[in-house]
Amino acid sequence: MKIDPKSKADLSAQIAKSIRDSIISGDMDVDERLPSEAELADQFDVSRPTVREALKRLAAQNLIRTQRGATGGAFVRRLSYEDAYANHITTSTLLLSMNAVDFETACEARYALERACAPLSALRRTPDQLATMRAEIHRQAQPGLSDESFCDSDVAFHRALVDGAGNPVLSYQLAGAVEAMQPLMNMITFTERNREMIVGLHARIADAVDAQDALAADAALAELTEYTLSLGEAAMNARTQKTPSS
Amino acid sequence: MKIDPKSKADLSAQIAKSIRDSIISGDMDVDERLPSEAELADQFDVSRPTVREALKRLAAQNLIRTQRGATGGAFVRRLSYEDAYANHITTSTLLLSMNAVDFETACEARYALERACAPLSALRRTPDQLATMRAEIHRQAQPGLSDESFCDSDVAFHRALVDGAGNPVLSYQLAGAVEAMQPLMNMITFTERNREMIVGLHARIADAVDAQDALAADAALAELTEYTLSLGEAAMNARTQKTPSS
DNA sequence: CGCAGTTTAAATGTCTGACAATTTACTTGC
DNA sequence: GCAAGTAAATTGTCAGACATTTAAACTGCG
Repeated sequence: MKIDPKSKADLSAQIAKSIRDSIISGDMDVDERLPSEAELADQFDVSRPTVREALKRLAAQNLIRTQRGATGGAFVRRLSYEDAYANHITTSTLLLSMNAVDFETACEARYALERACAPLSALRRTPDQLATMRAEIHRQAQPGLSDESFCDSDVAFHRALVDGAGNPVLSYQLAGAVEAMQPLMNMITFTERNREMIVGLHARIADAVDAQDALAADAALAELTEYTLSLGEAAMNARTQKTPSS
Repeated sequence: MKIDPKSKADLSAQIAKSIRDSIISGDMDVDERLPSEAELADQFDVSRPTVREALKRLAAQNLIRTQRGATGGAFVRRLSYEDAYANHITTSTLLLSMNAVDFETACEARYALERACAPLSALRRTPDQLATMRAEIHRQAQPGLSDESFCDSDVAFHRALVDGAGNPVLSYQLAGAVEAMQPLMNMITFTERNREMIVGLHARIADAVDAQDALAADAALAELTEYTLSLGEAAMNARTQKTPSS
């Protein structure tokens, strides 16, 4: 474990970076125990609270886990797919909301990525995933469903489609794109006619994937992209007309 | 700002979660100042070091920035694209390295996503991005280039291709897929013949994008995918033959 | 009155020392 | 030999203090 040169940055940030580099570079293996807080404080020549702040930074990034007791300490943590999903979704959502990304850009990105999955999904989807897609379509067709529930179901449908590719790395990458779009989608009010249209396209996608017809799946997804974009445009127009002064 | 119920979890984790929720939900705007550490300590009824640990957790996620001095404090931070890129790349890299993701899976995911960008890139690429692609191709063709430099250039080429889509959200999503692959790519030793082949395909991609021919770009990318997969397979076979006992 | 320099106050950054809580390992008594 | 109790190691938390940084307030001089 290296020591820090004199620098202007926070000591806890420097120490966190030093340890993080050790983990990322592979110097430390999964489940390996870090030195105790007291030992780290000695090594880096800082106080224990400073070391603790550094460790909390790493814990926030899911890089370590801590355990109390005699054999306790901080351990290098295996980054699970679930943690990575959650990380990615949080980051993506914040990125979209904090940078005023317009609906069109986010929507285009989402569907472009989804269309990358569709051919693979058509090849490999399991019966389970098909069943999930069908179930969500059925849920979406129910009258009286709130806009939010409709969007929830929409996300679940598309997640199943993406998972159908049977590639966890792809699922991880797509999770951010699909889920982060939800707040934007929630801002749209869906009419009866809109939902009918979307459910119909979802059914076409499910049918195509069921039939392992990649081209048909892609075509349906392309239509869904166009339709969603037009809905977003309409919603944005309505919004700007309602509040012209703001 | 809400208080925490009695719970078994770390206080600093609870406080971090409470503040994080306030930020994510939109209760707090960008650049809004959080209460001072002393005030937070009062509000949550904990000590200042505990509050500080919570704030360091948030700082590690780029959710806040701190500033010293009279008008200092912790401020809600706008998550920039750069921060999000860095976040995503780190997470993706760790996910791949810590979960023994095989070359095939990562490679498939990467090229599937890239092919999603190619049509858009063919439409919108700027002269600048074309120039970058050409420059990297030229660099890759130079003899005596180390494998690592070759991979660096490969990443730069593909970044330019992805950026050509002119969709920052797409670029952000792809950054993780492309850059996280690099450590895996670095494990491959490229022969002269391999490089020739890859450079040729890169040139075909650049030509297609230059001519705004989406189909040709997709075809070239598909070939590159196949070729890269075959190289990876060969490398893996060689590796297992060299170390049969481990 | 205005400007420059100084002072002051507020805030984060860091340290010291201590105690609490938790978990394992050891020891002791039967 | 086993079980219960005890000790030790480690993280979690607290209190108080001082250092450092920054901007605003103040003061004195021209």
